[in-house]
Amino acid sequence: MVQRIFSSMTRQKEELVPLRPGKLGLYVCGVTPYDYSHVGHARVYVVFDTVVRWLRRDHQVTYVRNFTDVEDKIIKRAREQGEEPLALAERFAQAYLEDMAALAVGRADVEPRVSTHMAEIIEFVRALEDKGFAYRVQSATGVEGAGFDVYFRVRKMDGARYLQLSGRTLEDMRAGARVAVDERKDDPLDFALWKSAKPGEIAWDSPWGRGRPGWHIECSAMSEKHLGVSFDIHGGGKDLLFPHHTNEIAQSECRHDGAVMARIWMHNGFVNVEASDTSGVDADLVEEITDQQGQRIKVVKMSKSLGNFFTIREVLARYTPEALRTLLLSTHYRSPIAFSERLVEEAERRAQRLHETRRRVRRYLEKNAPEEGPSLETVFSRPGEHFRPLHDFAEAMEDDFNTPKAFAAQNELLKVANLLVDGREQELTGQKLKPAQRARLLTEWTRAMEQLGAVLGVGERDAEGFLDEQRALGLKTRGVSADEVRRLLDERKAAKAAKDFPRADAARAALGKLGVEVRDTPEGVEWNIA
RNA sequence: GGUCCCGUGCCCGAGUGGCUAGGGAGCGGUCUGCAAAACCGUCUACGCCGGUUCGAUUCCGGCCGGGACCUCCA
Repeated sequence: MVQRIFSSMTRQKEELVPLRPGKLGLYVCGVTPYDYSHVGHARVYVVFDTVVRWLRRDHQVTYVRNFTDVEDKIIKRAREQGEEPLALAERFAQAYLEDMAALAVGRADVEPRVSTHMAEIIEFVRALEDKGFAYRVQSATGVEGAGFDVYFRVRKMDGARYLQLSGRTLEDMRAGARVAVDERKDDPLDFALWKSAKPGEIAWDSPWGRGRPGWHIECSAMSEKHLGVSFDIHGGGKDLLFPHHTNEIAQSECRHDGAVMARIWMHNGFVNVEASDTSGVDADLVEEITDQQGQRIKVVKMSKSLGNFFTIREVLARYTPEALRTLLLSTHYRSPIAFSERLVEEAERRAQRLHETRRRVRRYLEKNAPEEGPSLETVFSRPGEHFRPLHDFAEAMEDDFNTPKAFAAQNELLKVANLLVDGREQELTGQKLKPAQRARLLTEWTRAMEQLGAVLGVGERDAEGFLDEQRALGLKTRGVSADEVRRLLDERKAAKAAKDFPRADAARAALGKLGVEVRDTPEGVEWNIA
C-alpha cells in the first residue's frame, strides 16, 4: 500500500516513507490548558486520532501530543482565579483528557509538558545562542537584575526556507505587518525564545536569569527529545502554520545545521462555530464576534437559548459523542467545517442508523447460525460494480485520509446488512439466500464493520448502549421525563392488548407530541426521539 | 493593504477531462392494525463569462461571491 499525505510544506500529496522502516514518529501540537476545550480542539484531536488509528495498522507509531502548561494565558487566568498556574493548567489538562476520552480519542504515547522539560528547553536556547541564532536583550520588565529576553535571529537563517511552510515571502510579511515592532529586536520577524519573568510570575532559573520559555521553543525541544532531531509527521491546526510551526522549523533546523525537522506537515481546517442556524434570519440580527479563545463566530442575537455552545462538554451534554465525531470526520480534514445544531442533529441521525443496523445484525445472528457460503463480495458485486467496501475504505484512507469517502464505504455496508436482515437481498442481487447463508455474510459483515469502526472511532461501542444514551440525551434536551414516556408506552401497550386501536393511537399521538416515536418490532416495542 | 483558499443538486459533502460518491431532509412506493425502521424510486448538480479541447463541473484567464492568514489561537 502507498500512503499519501498532503504536506503543507510542499503543498502537494507526498508518499509516506518512514524514516525508519515500519516505524513512524508523529508530533501533534497539544492544547494550552487554561479553559475548557471547544469543538475546534475536538476536531484536531479527533482527526489525528483517526490518522493514528489508521497508521497503526501498518506501522509502529510513536504519537506525541504535548501540553503547553507554561504560557501567558495560563498565567493571566491563574492570577484572575487566584490559583497556581500549574495547578490551573493541570485541572484543565484533566478536563481535556476527559473530553477526549468521551470522543473516543486515545491517549498519545507521550504527553509531555513544558514544565517538566525545562532543562531541555534551556539547553536548546543555549545551543542556538552558541551558534549565533539567538541574542539577548535587556529585560523590559523594568525590574533591576531582571535578566534578559532571548530572541531568535530570523535574518541569520535562509529567508526562503524560513517562510517555505507559510507560502509567503519576506516582502509579503513586511508589507502586511500590522503589529507594533518591539524596538529592542534586531528585526521585526525575530521571536522570543526566552522571556524574563516579572516579579511574582512563575519562573525558572536560566543562564538569562529567571524566566520562562517563549511559545515555540517547547515543541522543538520536546519533539526532539521524544522523537529525535528528524521525525515523520508534524501536525496541528491550520492556524499554527505561521508563526508557530514556521518558528519551530527555524529553531530546530538551525540548531541542527539544516537537518529537516519533520518530513510531512499536516494541518487541519477550522471549525466555524455558528449560531443554531442563521439561514432565514434577518441579516441584521447576525453578528460576528470573537470568543475568549479568539474564535470568530457568528451568533444570532437574542437566540442564545437556541444553543450557542462552544465547548466540547456543552455539546456532549446534548448530543452523543459519536454524532460529534461523525460530524467532524464527515468533511475532509483540510477543509473548513461549519458547526451548527442542525448539522450535529443530522450526524445524530446518521449515528442512529449505524447503531440500529448493528443491533439488527446482532439480533439476526443470535437467531441464525452461519453455514458455509459465498462472500459479501461475490454476493453483492454486480457487473461493472465491485462490492468491496474494505478495499474502498482502505483506498480512501490511503489517499490523504479521505474520511468522507470512508463513510461512504461504511454506508454501503449498512445497506447490504439491512437487506440481508430483511431477507430482501434478492432485490439487489437477484438471488435468494438461506438464513444460514445470510448469517455467514453478516458474520463477515460484523468483522468488516469492526475494522472500519476501529479507525473511524464510530460504531465501536455496543449498539444498545449507544441507543440508550441517545434516547436519554434526547429526553433531557427536550425536558421530557422518562416516567411520562414510560407511562404512555404502558398505556399504549394495554390498549393494543385490548385491541383498542383508537386508544393506542391516542397514546402514540401523545408520545409524538413529546417528540417520541414508537415502533413495533418482533422484539417488542421500541422508541426513539424523532 | 499583502498572501492564500473556496464556490457541487433543498441541505451536508466526496470526486473526475468523457463512465454523473455517500449521507440528511422532502415526495412517491413496498411493508405495517396505524406508524416507524428498512429497502426501492424520485428531485440528476457542479457561481458567472470567455479560452484550450472532439469533449470541461474537472485545465487556463477574467469577473462576482464567501472565507482564512499576515496578531493570541486547534
